[in-house]
Amino acid sequence: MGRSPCCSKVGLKRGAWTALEDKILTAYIKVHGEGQWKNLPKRAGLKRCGKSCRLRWMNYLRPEIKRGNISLDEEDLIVRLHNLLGNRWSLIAGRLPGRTDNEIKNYWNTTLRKKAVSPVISSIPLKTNYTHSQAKSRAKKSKWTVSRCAAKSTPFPATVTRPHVTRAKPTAYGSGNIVPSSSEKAQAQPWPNLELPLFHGSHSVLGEEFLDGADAFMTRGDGTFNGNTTELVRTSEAMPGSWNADYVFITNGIDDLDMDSLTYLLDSEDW
DNA sequence: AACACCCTCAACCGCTCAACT
DNA sequence: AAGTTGAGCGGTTGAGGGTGT
Repeated sequence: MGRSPCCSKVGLKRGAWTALEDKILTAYIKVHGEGQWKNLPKRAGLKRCGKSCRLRWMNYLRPEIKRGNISLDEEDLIVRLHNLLGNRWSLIAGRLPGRTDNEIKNYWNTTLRKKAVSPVISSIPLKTNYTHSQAKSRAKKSKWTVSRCAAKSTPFPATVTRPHVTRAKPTAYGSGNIVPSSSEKAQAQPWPNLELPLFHGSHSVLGEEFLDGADAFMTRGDGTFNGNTTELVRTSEAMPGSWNADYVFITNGIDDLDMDSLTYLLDSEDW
């Protein structure tokens, strides 16, 4: 085995594409279709590696690619999808017709990352009022697996890196009903592995609750909540009194997420 | 006008994964 | 089962344009 030699090692052209190269590549793909990238340059008469051709086609030449600025709606969708999927740019791009993974990745890195305001916290509407005990009880009743807190072994109180994969509960199942019907479950199985409330506190305290054995912890941010680093505190000590709770899906790592479930969620009409 | 710095985004790199032998 | 290969993905780079001094 071995990696294919890069373009420079086999005397192929690198860098920006010329208009002529674009024309040749487009004409070739129009006749022969996509695929066979390895052999494409030779057949098309391009002094490029197949990888480079694929990238140029996928990110720039495809006719369905949408040009122009990202709209506010698209930006909102990117933010929501990023909260759900993390840096899975191709999956995110799949939900934005005409946009490429590269474009979205660039947009995120250059524009959205700087905004440093939690899109999750700011965009989730308050729909349900729960007391802390009610919310805990509700979470306990959930049929979904409760993952351990990622920072279990971290001395308390601790600062933990928070996986960037929360999202609001889809409204497809109706307000206050967090358990899908059996037929819905049959379609959706398995769901993301953790469902717990997201608490909206008064003052500056915001967070998500983690159940870790008998202990409940929650994250606490300062209201700007950049989505990456937050403080972990014991829930009983953090609760300011009255709370509103919404349901979110949380996972301790993006790898825990089941892509079929996500696809199902994303394909739901409400989404 | 000249230079430095910043920003954007197309392109590249290195890796993983699935399909195939 | 193990090796090979191509496709695809996400992180990173750097050219070029814009802006500030």
